[in-house]
Amino acid sequence: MADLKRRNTRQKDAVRHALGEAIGFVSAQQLHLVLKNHGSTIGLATVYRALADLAEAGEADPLQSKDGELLYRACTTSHHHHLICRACGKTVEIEADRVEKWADEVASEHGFTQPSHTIDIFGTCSACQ
Amino acid sequence: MADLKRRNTRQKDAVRHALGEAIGFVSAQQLHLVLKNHGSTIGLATVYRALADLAEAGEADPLQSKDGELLYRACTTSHHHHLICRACGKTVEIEADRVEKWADEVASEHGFTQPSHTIDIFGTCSACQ
DNA sequence: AGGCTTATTGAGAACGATTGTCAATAACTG
DNA sequence: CAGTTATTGACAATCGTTCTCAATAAGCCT
Ligand SMILES: [Zn+2]
Ligand SMILES: [Zn+2]
Ligand SMILES: [Zn+2]
Ligand SMILES: [Zn+2]
Repeated sequence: MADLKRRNTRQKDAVRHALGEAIGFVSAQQLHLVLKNHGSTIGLATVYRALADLAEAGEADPLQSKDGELLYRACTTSHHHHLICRACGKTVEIEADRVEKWADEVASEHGFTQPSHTIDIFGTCSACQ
Repeated sequence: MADLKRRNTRQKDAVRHALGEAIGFVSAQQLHLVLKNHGSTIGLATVYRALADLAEAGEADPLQSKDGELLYRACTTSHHHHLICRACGKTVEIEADRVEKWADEVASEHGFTQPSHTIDIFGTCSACQ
C-alpha cells in the first residue's frame, strides 16, 4: 500500500479545465468529445481516470444519473448538495446545516454509525419553463 | 399510445414474492439467481422487466447503487426515504415531512418548479459494528 | 542539459449490467 | 374451446466503464 507519487500532466489539467467550463453535470464521454473537438488527442480512458482522481481529491462532485451514467461537476470543496434543472442541467449549490444534522440524527436514532448521505433536488428552472 | 392490457403471470408473481423475501435492496441478477436456485426457469430479461413494472406501479423502490447497479426493494406506497446499512443492506424506511418541505422550498426559492428529490442515508447498523 | 526511474498515457480488448430481437408460449376474451 | 396478443426466454447487441500493455514523459538526481 505504499502511496504512489502523483504527477501533474497536461491531460489532467485539460480535463480539469474542460470540467470548469461545463454548464452543469457532464459525463466522461461528453468531456472527451469536447476535448477532441478542441484538437486534443487525449484518450477516453484518461478522461475517466482524471475525473475519478479529481473526485477523490474533492475537486469534482460525482452524481449517478437516472440512467446509470456517472456525471461530474467542478465544485467547491466544502460539503454541499445540488439543485439541478432536469431540462438544461443548470445547477445550484445548496448548503443546509439543518438537513445535515437531521440526516445524522436519523442515523444515530436507529443505531447506525459513520453516517453519510445522498441528497439531490431536481426541478425545472425558470428559463426552461 | 394505445395503452396495452397487462396480464398477470406466474413469473411476475414470483419476482414480486422473491422481492418481498429479500433483506434489503437487491439487483435483478441476484433475484434471478435466487429464483433459479428455487427451481424456477424464469429468464433474466423477464426479471428485469418485472422489476421495472413493479417500480412503475409503485410496488418497488429503485436505488442507484454506488457502483452503477440498479437495486430494488419492496416498499410501502407512500413517499419515503431509506436509511441503509453499507455492510449488510438492512434498510429502514424514513418519513420526514420537514425535509420534504425543505426540499420543495429550496426549489421554489430558486425559481425551480415541479420539484422532486433523492434522499438516502447510509451508515453501519448496530449489528455490523 | 542528460539520464534514470516509474507514473501516466492511449488504443484496443475485455467486462458487466441492461436492453433489444423474435419465435414460442400462455393469459385473457367471448 | 378457439383466437388474439401480451408475455416469455434464449440469445445477440448495446453501452458505460475498466483492464492490459507497450510507449511516453514527469520528476529527480547528477
Ligand atoms: Zn434549466
Ligand atoms: Zn449533506
Ligand atoms: Zn447491517
Ligand atoms: Zn422525500
